[in-house]
Amino acid sequence: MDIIKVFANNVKKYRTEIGLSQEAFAEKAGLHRTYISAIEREKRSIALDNVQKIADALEIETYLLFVEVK
Amino acid sequence: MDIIKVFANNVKKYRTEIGLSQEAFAEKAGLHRTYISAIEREKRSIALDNVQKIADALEIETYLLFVEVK
DNA sequence: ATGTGACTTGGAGTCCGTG
DNA sequence: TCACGGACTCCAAGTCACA
Repeated sequence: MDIIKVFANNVKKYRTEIGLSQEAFAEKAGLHRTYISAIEREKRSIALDNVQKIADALEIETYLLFVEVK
Repeated sequence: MDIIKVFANNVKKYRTEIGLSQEAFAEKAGLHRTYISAIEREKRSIALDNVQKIADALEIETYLLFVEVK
């Protein structure tokens, strides 16, 4: 299974669960809105520091973003 | 806790557990020897595709690399 | 067998927009 | 609200020589 796919799905899942738009979430994470969009569309391989920023903004443990949900 | 630190520690931990040198491990992961060195010394913020390569070479689940061990 | 500085280049990440 | 594109900037990727 591709980690980028798992990551993308999880970001989308947790983001919608807390009811944030891509835009609002991007701002909370300190990242760009088009970047979040690209991530969820699996268009980019993201770096670790931003992985942490995203996990922080989602208010979850970092490793959860890599656990495949089926 | 810094994710890069956790990641670095875990790479080192799992790598030594299976008894591989940085050099042998780098080759198995398809990465450069000095690159592995830099990662374990927390000198680089690495991207997701390489995280997966490393997890594959360590023969562990990807998320384990982000679980903090104390 | 590993740490480290320096280097080039491809892609991560930003910012403008449109439908 | 989001997908997607073009044009950037800058840092991670990948490699080298040397300690």
